Amino acid sequence: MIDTGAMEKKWKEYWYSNDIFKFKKGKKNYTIDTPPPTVSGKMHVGHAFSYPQQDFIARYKRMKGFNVFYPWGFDDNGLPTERFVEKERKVTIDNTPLKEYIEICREVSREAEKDLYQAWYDTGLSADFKNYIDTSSDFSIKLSQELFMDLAEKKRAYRDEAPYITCPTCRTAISQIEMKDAIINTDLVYLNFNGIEIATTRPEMLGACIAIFVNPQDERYSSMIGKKVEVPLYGYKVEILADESIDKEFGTGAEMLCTFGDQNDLSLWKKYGLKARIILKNNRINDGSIINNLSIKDARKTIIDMLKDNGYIIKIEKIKHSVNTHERCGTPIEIGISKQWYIKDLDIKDELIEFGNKIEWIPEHMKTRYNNWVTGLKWDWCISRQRYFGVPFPVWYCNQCGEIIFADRKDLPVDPRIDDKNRKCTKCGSSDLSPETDVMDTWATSSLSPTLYLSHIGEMDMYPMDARFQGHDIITSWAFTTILRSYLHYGEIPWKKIIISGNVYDPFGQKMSKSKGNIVEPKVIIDNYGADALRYWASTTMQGENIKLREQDLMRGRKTVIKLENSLKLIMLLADGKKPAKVDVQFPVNKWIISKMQHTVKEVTEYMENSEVMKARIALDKFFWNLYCDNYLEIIKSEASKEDRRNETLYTAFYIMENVLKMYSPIMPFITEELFHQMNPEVTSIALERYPEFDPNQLYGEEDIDYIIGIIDRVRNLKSQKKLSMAAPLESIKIHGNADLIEKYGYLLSGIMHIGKMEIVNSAEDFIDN
RNA sequence: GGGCUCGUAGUCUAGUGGUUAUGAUACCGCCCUUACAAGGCGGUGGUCACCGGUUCAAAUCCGGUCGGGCCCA
Repeated sequence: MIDTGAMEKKWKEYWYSNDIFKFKKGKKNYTIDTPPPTVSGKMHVGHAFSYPQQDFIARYKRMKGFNVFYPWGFDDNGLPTERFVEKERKVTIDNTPLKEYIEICREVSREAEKDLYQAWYDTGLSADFKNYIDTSSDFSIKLSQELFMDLAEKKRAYRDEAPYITCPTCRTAISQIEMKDAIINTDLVYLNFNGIEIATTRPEMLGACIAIFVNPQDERYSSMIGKKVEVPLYGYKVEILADESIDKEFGTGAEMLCTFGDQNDLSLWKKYGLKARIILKNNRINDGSIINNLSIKDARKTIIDMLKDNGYIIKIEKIKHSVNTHERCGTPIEIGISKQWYIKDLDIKDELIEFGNKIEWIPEHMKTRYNNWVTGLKWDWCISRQRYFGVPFPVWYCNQCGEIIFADRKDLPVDPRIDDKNRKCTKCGSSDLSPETDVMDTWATSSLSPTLYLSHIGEMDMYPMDARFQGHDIITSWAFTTILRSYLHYGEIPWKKIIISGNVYDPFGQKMSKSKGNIVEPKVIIDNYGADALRYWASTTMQGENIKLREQDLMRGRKTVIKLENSLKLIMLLADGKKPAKVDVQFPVNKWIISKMQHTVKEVTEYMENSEVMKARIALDKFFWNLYCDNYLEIIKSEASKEDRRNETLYTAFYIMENVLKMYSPIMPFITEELFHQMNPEVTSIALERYPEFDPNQLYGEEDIDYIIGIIDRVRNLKSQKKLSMAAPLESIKIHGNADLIEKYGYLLSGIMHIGKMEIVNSAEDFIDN
């Protein structure tokens, strides 16, 4: 049996060393916006599912005569890479100078990249792996900074004071994606707030209280709305306000709003345009009067004691409370406030929706998620992160006059944190400047992927690209930000089509996770079943649908590989290893299979054009297994020995085989390459061959042979019932049916079914006596 | 809480108004047949989640209920 591991290795190396997939621009180009995997991770089974799906289309388009630009890229910015470096090198920002830290991050990224592409390469992707981009290279930083400055010039990028989420334990800003809900035990403190009773889980934030909130429907407090009360201990006054979001049942129904106790405080603060009182900085509380630089825990104790001493506490209740925590360490998050860079997008929602409509979404309903996201946007996009490894802002601030100074475009890429070139304020001339220390959000760079890929090869005139492939989980991040940037920079859609892939679940429909222990490594699948089988499995679902990882689907792929190999072996055997010369096809059974194949070519092509790979493959499977192998090849075992039609029959068998291999090759590139080379040692690669074209001149009447196949099935049925082998000779048989047809094609029947004497009875009904 | 999506043999899945509901897998029976037993032939197995409506006709369209998944709050 075939050693798929060795076979696949041979072709991978062949494709790579012969630059089979190197892009050469032509008249008909097809450009793909490849999702760049993060260097900090490993390939997981979700990647092993989604990347082959885009490769099916890439390989198909290439065989349809397109010059396919299928670039490769790595995403190595930001927190994931920093964590990766911390783990691999035991280097943290606290024990390493910034310049060195960044260099180590880049170095570790580069090293990881060297091996990282291997997993993707092993799945048989036809991407140009030799020529890749990475988001932390000088090239990417330069481009990202240039386009940031473009936004600043267009007044789309601006700096403003705004809240951000921080983890007190990890002492870093985190994004919303990194948060997780948790139920914790906490104290609910009931306070007499000089005229109104409130309950709070954050008494230590008392000095940051800026308002009391009640529900407008709450009759207990309706007369108090608009009045002012004095904050205990602190003595200043705050107003009692009303909002629908306040839960009447929680505590006393009245809450204090602090900047910022939690996310609800934040949203109310925003909604009502309140002033902030910031007492929490760098995870310590300092209110300038009562609490002087204490940790949250100590501050809490101090305040509670003081409230008790002054008789403000009514009672303390133990409750279970839902809070947002940092998923990594489980610490409840805090909200701080600082200056951040934003990209203004709230005023162009209509245009963004219109752009979404100009793009073809596959599956279409995924566009709704994009629309909902855009419609529901409340804040501009915050692109600054208080991290270290990422694209720096090319920006300084003048300490004298406050002016924002941008780098010269010719100096890009630049890192203001390290760059020590003498600069002067463009407004007041002062040289007392402070660099921006934040870096950009990773999405601020990856949202530029079409530009990154195309400008990397100097072919921006191919913008917009043809297709973006990505997961549905990042529609609101990657897809959205890419469309936004494309609109802002070029007033153009980034791609004509966006093709969304689903998730992979375990055989029981459970999400794969370390804690459930149901994770399967792609490498294990490839080792056990082969990459072709893995890819076959990836084609067993409709685009955008989720898939379960089930052994039987991998097995089916493996069986197809073996079946392809064996079917070629058979026709090679029949042809004594020689490819038959081309002839005109005359005999009915040959015309029949060619005609059937033409229908299949038409059907498969239509599905592939529609990105419906699964339907294409099912149509192809049906043709290959049922018509070609089970019937045609069985019939020609005897036909091929008849001198007058031997060459024509074998020619037909080879012709069909080649076309079957070509149609399977986008899905199963390895076995098809192997077998196609066995048939045609002179070819470069099946991947560079032309996909079969539907030829209506090769459609012939199929009814006669279809009818005969029906009779064959009846004879098979009979043999099966009689517990005979299909090869067992039948001395004599009485067939009822269309006598003319059975007479005409009797030689096919007796050949395949080994029938000695045949008695034919004309009948409207088909049946067999014995 | 809002939005999207799914519910079809033991399992997975095709099927958007019209023969007997597709195929795979599992299971059972037979067959080592001049490629392939990881094969071939045959067979068992379904109130198309539930309720109601539209229609001559509903797995399919509409409304509701229940249950899963995802995204957003």
